[in-house]
Amino acid sequence: MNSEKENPTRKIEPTKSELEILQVLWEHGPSTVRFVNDKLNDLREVNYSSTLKLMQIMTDKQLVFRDESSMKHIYRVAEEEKKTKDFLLEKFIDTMYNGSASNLMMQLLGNKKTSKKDLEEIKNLLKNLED
Amino acid sequence: MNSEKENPTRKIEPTKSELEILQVLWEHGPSTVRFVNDKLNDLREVNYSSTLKLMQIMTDKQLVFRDESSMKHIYRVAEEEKKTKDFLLEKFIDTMYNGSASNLMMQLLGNKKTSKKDLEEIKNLLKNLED
DNA sequence: TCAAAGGTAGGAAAAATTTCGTACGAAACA
DNA sequence: TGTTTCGTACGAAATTTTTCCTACCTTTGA
Repeated sequence: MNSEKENPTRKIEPTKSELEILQVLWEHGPSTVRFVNDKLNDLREVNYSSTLKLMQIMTDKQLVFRDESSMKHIYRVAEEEKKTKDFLLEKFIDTMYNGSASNLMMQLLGNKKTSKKDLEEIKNLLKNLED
Repeated sequence: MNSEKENPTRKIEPTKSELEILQVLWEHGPSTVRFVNDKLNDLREVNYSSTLKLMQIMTDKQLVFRDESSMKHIYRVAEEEKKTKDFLLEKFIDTMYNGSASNLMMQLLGNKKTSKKDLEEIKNLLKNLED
């Protein structure tokens, strides 16, 4: 079964490994498999062909586009970072906070790991928003 | 390999299906498999024995505890809701926002889907926090 | 020129997750 | 009592995700 083909309009959610790759592309812009694989290997050991395969799968899913004009294919993300992150954040909030962003905030404010500095920045953000 | 046994102290991250089950238990408190399965079936079709199996796996992983004193086993979450959600939120922020809660906030504020009502509530939260 | 290095393609294995069939015991009740 | 209903246990199949082996092509440089 190929649910991509069946419903070509729906958002495709990246898997965890795919997200890792997207993050490299977000941070560094269009890249070769070799480059992405090197970045991944800064964190953990991955075989080059594993990364290649994954990026080919992502091309099939249209999570990324591929420039094949030279031998070293250049991959770039299909959706801009913000759009994809909006989508994933929305999904996260739906799942975890019943769709309510302020619920998430409450969680955040009650979380010791959220630093004072973060809180200050958040307050400033809101202050600026009011102007 | 059994990474649970190898590092018994690390947090175990629930899979997506496991999270669905945790959510039922969070909302309704300690429950039988039958009850959880009924709730899941409000959303999508799941076979009773699938839910049972998953909850047994979760018991192994110690995501839930099981009261076996009666024939109908009662399952309850092993960690309180807040603690697990803090953990998952932190992981999400690390992955998506480079560990910065204010980055997440900026994303939230720039997101059309975040309602005016949400924003108001967030502002109030912060105002109360300052007192 | 030819060997080495580095690239893509693709199948298939491995691992993780999800689903379900089946066996079987306890409880309910006609 | 016996049969139907409802429970758990558990293996295994199905699916999804991840990893890597291998084949083969192109480029590089000794």
